[in-house]
Amino acid sequence: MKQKETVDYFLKVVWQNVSNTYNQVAAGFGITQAIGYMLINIEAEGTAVSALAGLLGVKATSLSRMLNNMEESGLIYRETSEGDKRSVKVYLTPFGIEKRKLARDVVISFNEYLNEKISAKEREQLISTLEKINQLTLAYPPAKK
Amino acid sequence: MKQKETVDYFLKVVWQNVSNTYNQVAAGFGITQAIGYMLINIEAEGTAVSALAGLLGVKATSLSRMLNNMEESGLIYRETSEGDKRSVKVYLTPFGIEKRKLARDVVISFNEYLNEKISAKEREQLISTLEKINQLTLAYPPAKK
DNA sequence: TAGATTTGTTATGCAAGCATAGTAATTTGA
DNA sequence: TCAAATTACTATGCTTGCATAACAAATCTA
Repeated sequence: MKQKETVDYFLKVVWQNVSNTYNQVAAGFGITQAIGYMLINIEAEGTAVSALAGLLGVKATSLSRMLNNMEESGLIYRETSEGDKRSVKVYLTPFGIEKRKLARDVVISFNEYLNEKISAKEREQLISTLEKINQLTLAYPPAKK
Repeated sequence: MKQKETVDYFLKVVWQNVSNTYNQVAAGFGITQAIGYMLINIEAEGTAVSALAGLLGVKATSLSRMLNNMEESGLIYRETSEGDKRSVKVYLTPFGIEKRKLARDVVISFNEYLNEKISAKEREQLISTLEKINQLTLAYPPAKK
């Protein structure tokens, strides 16, 4: 099995390149790829840290430091949830809302660019296969009978 | 355009999960996902740092520190190239060869597992689309007319 | 062929993943 | 009902991407 035939290798390289591209574009307005995704996932009514982790496909412990930085740079603020006092909700500031719009535009532009070159059918097939691989990966290694 | 319809989002989440899985398995024999890929790409006759960067889809400057660590832990050694004295070739130690075998086995097992669940046709289609997206990403943003 | 540019590498600081550990709030269950 | 377990989060150290800067070797060019 050659590396150029393995699925994992392509996922690694392609995501690395997409991530770099997003970082380069987002650097133009002072954020990163990861902060862009974070902003996009924060709702007006506030989003819990744990929910953000789920949406971003990341461990919750990865977020604290980034949220601290985003709070310092005035993109967000945090408030303890009403119902459950362990839970913290993240809200966008007006400045954060502004940057979120820019981040969304980057994602939309890039995907529209891809959509011009790749048929809807091919894209749907891609996403469906990626979803399948994601499920399989989460179930790996398979229960040893 | 919802996040669940964008290609970038799936690439991010799926690669993140595959990477985590590899890290967890590789931790069992004391290496990481990134070191595993590095080992797999080092040939017996030595591989230049710049060549490694190309094979891994990573900037060459990302490798120095990791190679230092790998040298310290006895996986590799480095030698200045014969022809071009700027170039440094990386070689596996016997210990590195041993770990490379384990890393290769991890990659092979995981891909075989995927191949059981995903048809050859679907996998080839996936890789072909990923290759296309990679090329498009590297060409993004498109030259402004 | 000397000077300028390019190429290959290293060092270093930042970003953002992970894991582990610790705290407080909530839920479970004997 | 109260002790134990679970859940939500934060802090921190490690890893490995990136970018920038520095330097030597190689190549180009006037």
